Amino acid sequence: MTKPRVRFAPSPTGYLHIGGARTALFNWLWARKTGGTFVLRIEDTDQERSTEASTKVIIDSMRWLGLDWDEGPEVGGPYGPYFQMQRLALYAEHANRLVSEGKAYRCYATREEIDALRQKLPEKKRDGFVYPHLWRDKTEADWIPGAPYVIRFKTPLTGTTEFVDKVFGSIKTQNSVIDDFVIMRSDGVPLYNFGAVVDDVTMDITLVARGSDHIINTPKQILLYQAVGGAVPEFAHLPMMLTPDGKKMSKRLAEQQGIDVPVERYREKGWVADGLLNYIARFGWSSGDQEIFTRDELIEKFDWAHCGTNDGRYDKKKSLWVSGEHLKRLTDEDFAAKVYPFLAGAGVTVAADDPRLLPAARTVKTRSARLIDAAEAMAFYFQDAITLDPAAVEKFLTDEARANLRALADVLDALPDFTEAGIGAAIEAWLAERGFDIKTVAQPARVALTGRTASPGLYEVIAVLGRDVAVRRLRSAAGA
RNA sequence: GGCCCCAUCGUCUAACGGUUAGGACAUCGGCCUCUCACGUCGGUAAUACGGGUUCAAAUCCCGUUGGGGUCGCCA
Repeated sequence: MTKPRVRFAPSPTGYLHIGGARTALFNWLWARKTGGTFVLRIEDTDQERSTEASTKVIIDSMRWLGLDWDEGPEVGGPYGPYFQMQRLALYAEHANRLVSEGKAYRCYATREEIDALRQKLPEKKRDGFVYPHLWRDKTEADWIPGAPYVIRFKTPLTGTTEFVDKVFGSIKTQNSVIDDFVIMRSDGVPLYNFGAVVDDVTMDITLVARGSDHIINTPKQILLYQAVGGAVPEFAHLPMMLTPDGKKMSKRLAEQQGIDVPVERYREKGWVADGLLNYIARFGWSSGDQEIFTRDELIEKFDWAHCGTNDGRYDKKKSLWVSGEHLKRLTDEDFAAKVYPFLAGAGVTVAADDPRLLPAARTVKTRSARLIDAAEAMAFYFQDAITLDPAAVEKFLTDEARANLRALADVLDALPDFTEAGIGAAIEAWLAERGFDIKTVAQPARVALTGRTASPGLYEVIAVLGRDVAVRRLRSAAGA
């Protein structure tokens, strides 16, 4: 049995869409699981919108996600080039052959001409407008020398096209509802359906997995595979990822609901790639009751049989939970290294070899959903002068509390064993001696040390801060 | 509107004719506790509706309703 060859074929018109990342992931998982080949192909035939910058963004996002490709941009491969605009001659060759074989034809009708026909229709029927077979039955003798033309596919008028989708099962379409769609523009650049088919055939793609919004294109493409004379690959369509209110995930609509669409946003906000992959993998796929998967587990357990058919809505809270679960599973060292780059964004300058980095990071690891949250939560450790939350000051830094903080500062100042355990023991002894409950000083001290009312445990905060800073902050708050 | 697809807790889902319809997020309550988290224990919560088929239907069939996708010289 031959190894699968799958592909992810984004068009470089912006960024890597979160839904596109899911498509890429499933293809990649299948390739990695089966020992097959994952091809990255850039479909840049929309010259209006395609940019090199976008190609770079997409490639960067793919690399960040760790979805490495075996063939494609930057790595090359035996089926290259992997940019469609570099394969124009190939498409022309196939298109011309289709024309000479009578499977496609030149259409000299102009856009204006066709649009005029559409406008003649009653308003409510315009949506259903299909190209009338203006040039379908003309011959070479009718061609207009020198005039621009497009090439249309001569779709069979009768019969049905059926395919068995690996996740949706059998899907049938009457050929009569498919119009004679354009496969080549007048400037010789192929359109999506044709370019994809020619490439899939010439790149020996065996399985096409993509969003279910492409189910509608599949019959057209099957007709094209057959016309071109290539093997029809298998298809696996994936249900759509929708916004929380169930709409197509456009950037604008999603962002209104607090959902990020470009993958780069997730990187910027401190997701780890494995966490994002985990979350999007669970869209349309499941493995029993398991929710958290490592990358290797995803590869090991992924299959098409457990892909579902119903569209899913993005759940922000669950996504954050998944992200947090992945952070929790990082080693302290790895976590610290990953938070470090986010510290600058949280407004503090920290040396990469600052000894407080690891212990500080450790204290916020289980408290953060994303690295950006962790960085924000640990910034107080590194600030020269912290700003106390006014409301917290008002509530907790009473005259009595200030006096206690002063006394606490003295205790810490004189403490020989300045470790978390030593600090805890000393504070508790001091509390016992005075007959105080820790609750009488915990919040005031927390405000004094961190500026806020929520933070990691008091003793660990003091230990990480170090004697000098802790004592100084306590005294400063006491005197302020 | 035409065509295609889909339908289990609020959300993501398990179930592949026979289960007290399970799990997770969220939510509510308890425990833990110096705050916030983490952890832990427990609760509320679903088979859209109507017909069939069958001894037996969330599972199969039909219809209704609802939702999504798609109707470009975009991909």
